[in-house]
Amino acid sequence: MATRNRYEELARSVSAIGAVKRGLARVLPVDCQGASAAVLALVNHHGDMRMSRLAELMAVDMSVCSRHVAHTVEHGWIERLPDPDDRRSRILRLTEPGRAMLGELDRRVTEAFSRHLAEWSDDDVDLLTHLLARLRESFGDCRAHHA
Amino acid sequence: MATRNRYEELARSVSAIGAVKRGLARVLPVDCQGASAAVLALVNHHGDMRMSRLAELMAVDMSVCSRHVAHTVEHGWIERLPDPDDRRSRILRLTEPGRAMLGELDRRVTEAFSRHLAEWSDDDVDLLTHLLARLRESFGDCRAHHA
DNA sequence: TATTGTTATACTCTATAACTATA
DNA sequence: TATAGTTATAGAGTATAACAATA
Repeated sequence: MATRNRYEELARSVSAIGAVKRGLARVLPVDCQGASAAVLALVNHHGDMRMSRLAELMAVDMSVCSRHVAHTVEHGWIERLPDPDDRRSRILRLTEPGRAMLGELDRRVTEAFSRHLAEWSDDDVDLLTHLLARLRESFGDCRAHHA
Repeated sequence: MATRNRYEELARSVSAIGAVKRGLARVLPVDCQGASAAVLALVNHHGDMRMSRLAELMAVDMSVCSRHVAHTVEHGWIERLPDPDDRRSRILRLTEPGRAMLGELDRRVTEAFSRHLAEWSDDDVDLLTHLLARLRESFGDCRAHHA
């Protein structure tokens, strides 16, 4: 009998999570989709930061990050402040309206998870959260040109 | 002090998995990207099936599924057989070239995971695989119009 | 010269709606 | 009438390359 391939099973599970992400995306406001929501959540969680840092956290090219941030700036959720240490750079900061939008996002996501994960124990939720964070960390900076 | 929001943390972890998915996608052959790879893996794992069943497994609209399957058919990896029970329906089957491509996909994905998850125990990999599968199951059929 | 960030363009994936052919 | 599947179109997300401003 052939050896079972753990990684092939993990790949199928990871692939299937796309469905969950789309399910969550569907509860977001039409003017604040997944990418904008990620910008707000990360700037809130890690504090003020530069574009390059956010691109690293989102694991996308800076050109992609720039576009997403521009969208949040247009809506007044993020402001771009000058960086006193480097005039090429810009510091991203969550605004008050941004904080309010983030509260709304959290309410919606929490409601969705509450609805779907009612049978889950708190420990299992925490365990999954921890393993996902570890998986993300194990992949490190896996962007195309930022090896 | 405010109560910690488990679900908000889980949402950030789930969101961050996009980076892992993109990292994996990057090792795939240019003519067999993520969606085609998912078609081959699911038809192989669950056996011959109809379009609607595959769309359900992929948790996408059938129009999306139809396009992905068409791509795999054009490459000769999947064949569409008539369904003797319903002439509207078509049965999907993996071909020999499809099986060969799937082998190549598995090799590449396994290599990528081996590289990144070298420090992980088999038990932890299995645990994550299991929790992800359970998460997917808890969300059920979360497609837009197939409540 | 190298780096930070922006913009233009192209590609992948998904959803909606309109269509066909069967049931 | 309703369902299985296809196609056209639009939108979200990402990568590449070319560019401007600054280090």
